[in-house]
Amino acid sequence: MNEIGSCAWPSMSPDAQVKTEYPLDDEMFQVGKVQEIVTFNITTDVKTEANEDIYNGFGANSFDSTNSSLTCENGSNQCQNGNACVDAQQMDIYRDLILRHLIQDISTTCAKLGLPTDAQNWTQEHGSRWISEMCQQFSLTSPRQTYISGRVLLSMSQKDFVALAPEGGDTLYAQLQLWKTAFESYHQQQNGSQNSGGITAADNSTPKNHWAMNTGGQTMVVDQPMKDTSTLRTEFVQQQYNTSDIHQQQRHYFSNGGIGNEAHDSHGFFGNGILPSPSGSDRSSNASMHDLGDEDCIDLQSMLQMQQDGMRFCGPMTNMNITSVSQTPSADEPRPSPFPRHSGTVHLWHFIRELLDHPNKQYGSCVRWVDRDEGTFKIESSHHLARFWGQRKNRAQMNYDKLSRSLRQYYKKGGYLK
DNA sequence: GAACAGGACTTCG
DNA sequence: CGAAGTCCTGTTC
Repeated sequence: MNEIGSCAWPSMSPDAQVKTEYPLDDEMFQVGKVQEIVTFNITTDVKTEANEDIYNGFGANSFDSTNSSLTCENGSNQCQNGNACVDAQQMDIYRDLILRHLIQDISTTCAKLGLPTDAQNWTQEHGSRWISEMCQQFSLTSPRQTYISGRVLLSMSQKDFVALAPEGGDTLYAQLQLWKTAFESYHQQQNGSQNSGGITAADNSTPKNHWAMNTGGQTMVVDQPMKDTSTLRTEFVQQQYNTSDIHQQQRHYFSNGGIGNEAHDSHGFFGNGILPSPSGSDRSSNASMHDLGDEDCIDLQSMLQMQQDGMRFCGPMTNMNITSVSQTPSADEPRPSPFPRHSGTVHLWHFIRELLDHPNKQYGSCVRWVDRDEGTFKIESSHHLARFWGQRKNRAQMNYDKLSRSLRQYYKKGGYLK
């Protein structure tokens, strides 16, 4: 059956104007929702006339310049070292501005995506959102495998990123380093201001373990405690894994449900700004690959290999060959499925939406948008789609008859029009 | 006979 | 309990 489905998936894309009959809207995702906004008075300890506008423009100065190697008398712009002092001050200010801009961007993105600012605390769902966002921002081809926890992302080398995303892996890696650096710098500066007593307005008004983000005179603060900074530093040190250990670490992460789970997220900048998945749980439709218990464990190399192999999904379905992972199982050995029977709920509509939203030469061959704005799509190859669905669900017996039965249930429920 | 529709029931998380 | 899988029968082309 090659059919055109009109689904009422309102958030196929943020800009798409689509009907809202099926529970997939941005309201549910609470995109852009800021949990709490607090306005602070603007007072800064150290500023020059030349920089006053800049400071005013950014409101409270959340970062002091205690790291500066040159200091000014009484916080004025009358420097003992003359121009050099002003230059150094300006450098500090520019540095702070850049950092502040960076943090502001990151904060905005975190708010938009519902991510903890500490990438350490990202779940696989968070990682997926972040990767998707970066791919969108930088017009990158989305890697097939995006559901990777923050800890795993942080442990990945540039090479790993390139292996994961041959097109844009470098950019993803660089962006992640930027995020990480901003997070570390912010906490480093906070530590500095704590130690030096250089309390700024925001510092004074804001608990130390919060990120404050200036938004044109407003500072957004989330009343969520952050991790003790020393703990954070320790964990960042622990993140410096030797690349050779990455697979072992990866296995540990995937098999240890306690790490990188939501339990850590309460420490993030936006704290509980965790977006529900469309399915109502925090599992994603890709959870089949990562929402793993011990026996479902799949390592990073597997994911990367699958990515590199393009899942081997292309070509005639009768010859479909999913090349697994790092080793070839013997013939009598049960072959590990790249889609372990899992664990989380995988919804058909979410699966199809993924295929639609991430078209590529494999998936594009079986389902494509007819009119994204209207939410209409066409199933180009029903059997391929069923096969993919069967792979995803690890249902060897899946066929289009069964898949279409599920689709018909959607028609019946009205969330999905033939 | 293939494709499709839908009822009824089971399985799974 | 809801979503999906399975099996079945009926209809249409």
